[in-house]
Amino acid sequence: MSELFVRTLREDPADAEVPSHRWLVRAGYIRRAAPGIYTWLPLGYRVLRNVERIVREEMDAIGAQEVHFPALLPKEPYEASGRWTEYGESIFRLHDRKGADYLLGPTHEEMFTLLVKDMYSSYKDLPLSLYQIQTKYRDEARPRAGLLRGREFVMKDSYSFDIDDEGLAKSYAAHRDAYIKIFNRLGFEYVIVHAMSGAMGGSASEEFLAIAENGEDTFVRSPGGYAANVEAVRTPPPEPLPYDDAPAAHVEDTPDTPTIKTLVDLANARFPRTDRPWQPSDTLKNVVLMVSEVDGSRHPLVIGVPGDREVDMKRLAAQLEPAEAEPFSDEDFAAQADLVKGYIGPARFAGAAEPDAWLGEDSLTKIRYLVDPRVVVGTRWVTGANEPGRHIFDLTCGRDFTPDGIIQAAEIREGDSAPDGSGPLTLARGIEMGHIFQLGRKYAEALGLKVLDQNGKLVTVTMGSYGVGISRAVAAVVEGTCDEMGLCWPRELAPFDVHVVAAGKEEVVGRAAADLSVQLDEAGVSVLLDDRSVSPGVKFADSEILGMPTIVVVGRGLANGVVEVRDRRTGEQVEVTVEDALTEILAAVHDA
RNA sequence: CGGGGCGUAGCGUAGCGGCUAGCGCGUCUGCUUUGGGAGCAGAAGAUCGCAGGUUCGAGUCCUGUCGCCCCGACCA
Repeated sequence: MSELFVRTLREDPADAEVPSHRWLVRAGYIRRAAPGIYTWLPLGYRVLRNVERIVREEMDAIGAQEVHFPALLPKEPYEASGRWTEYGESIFRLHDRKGADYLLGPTHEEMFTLLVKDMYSSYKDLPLSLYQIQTKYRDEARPRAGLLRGREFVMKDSYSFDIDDEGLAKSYAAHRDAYIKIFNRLGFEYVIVHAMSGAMGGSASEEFLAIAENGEDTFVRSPGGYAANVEAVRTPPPEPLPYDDAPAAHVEDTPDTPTIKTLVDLANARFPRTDRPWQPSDTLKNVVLMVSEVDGSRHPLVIGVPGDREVDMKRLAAQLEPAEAEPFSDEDFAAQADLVKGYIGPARFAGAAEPDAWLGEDSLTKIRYLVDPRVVVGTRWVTGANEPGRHIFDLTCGRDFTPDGIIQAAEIREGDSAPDGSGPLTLARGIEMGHIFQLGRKYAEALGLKVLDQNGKLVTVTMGSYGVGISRAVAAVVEGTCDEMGLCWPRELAPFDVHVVAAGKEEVVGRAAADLSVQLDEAGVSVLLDDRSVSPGVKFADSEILGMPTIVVVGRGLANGVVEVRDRRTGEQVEVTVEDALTEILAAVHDA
């Protein structure tokens, strides 16, 4: 270790917030080179390669073949698929000396598709799975948390090519199984959730999330086994209610009630219900948004949700993609005088000139109106009358207003029922470690990947796409394993199997430590030997920060013919005689 | 791109218009020390993010700019 290129820091770096970032920097595993871009130092690089090794083994095991594309790519394939523009700002673009456009690959669907198109043309060549471990580039709006969201990151991406959907299902299942094996070996707790396929396109997709406080994704689980990213949760609409006996809608003066709370308070004071008090869930909250389409056009959108729920912007964004939504600004309100902030409702108030439906594409305003699935035919609401200080009561869906459709954008809350009826949902956070997609024919179609089938007819190939964040996995493992003393690697990922600390200045200590290290090395165990001439305290502290799973201390016990073997994770420590040390340590290493 | 915080030596920081920019860690030299981040003595290391401006005088005030961190909008 006296020669190892490493420097541990005694204090936390000021710019590191999350534990993985903090410890990887403090332990000298990585170093920041630029925003969201990190240099791998010797210890860190060994971990990264261990992750790669595991991924390779499991990908090879399902018959996927490794290839390697350039990271520097020409524009044309991405133009053909539409992603040159779709990816927008988050793609690194550059020019060669002739002015031709290039990009640093954010992902490689196009390149794989074209490669297969180039080489294969028959159904007999399929199925095929290819993968690569490649450095990817995305000019993230906000790189953060060290390796967890960088602008340069290492990813394993693989692609399956099949003649039909049945084949795709098989390839998808094979990858799914391989991923389960990979994530089991990486040694963190994870969950497989239903996901949105997002910009990738395609149908079914699932995410592998490492369960972690610092994760960016929120997911739900039910006791019955349902699991989904919140963005993918589909709230089922309740049965429609009969409304023949429902009272007619009526407008009431409700001064100074721009918020749900003030409205409910006033309703209880002035218009008390006989059966129970008014609740926020009796009101219909209408949120206005400005939607920007990919082509640059902008139009307002009103979303109706029960008053006790917020609109979840992430869920909304996932629904509208690739269009983007932002809250209605004051200028937007000024430009759209019909919309009365705080008193927006789907229907014109009774007695007005046009008492008909007020929102919706067939209505007077032509503003698209989408509602939460809970707003079904027959439900009765208290909602804005589109006049300052007035609300409509008993406004009945299907009778008094007709939404343009439903949207899954309301927040999901702890305790909500799972869509499949498998019980109440609990929420937790996770780090997206893997994402598998049944892409279908999007890219094959865009790029013309077709093969001849048994009947000599050209058919478009169907594809799957599967990613594992390799560099992210390093950080995710740290998030799940580090403690207040430092890193704490699972066996398969540790840069070295054993950390031998020579504690003591005596020559015999140094010699014994070195001898033991050589023996271990010859026995096939990788060893980090701390032979520095610093005080034992420094060595102990460093051994804990660096986090090798087994720490062997050769020091004062040597006088009695013993050395100490510590387990970094449990802190358990046993003394073994020098003669037994080798077998004991080998047992510890191979045991776990 | 919005909101907030912050840029002073490799790392962590003090300095709040006034002298030669201070301290701790780390680094180097020498001596002492060696089971929980040692002691003493000495040394190297900073155009105070950058560019303008105000002032007799700017790390300190103003403007701009670049960058970092956090929270939101976007994604492995």
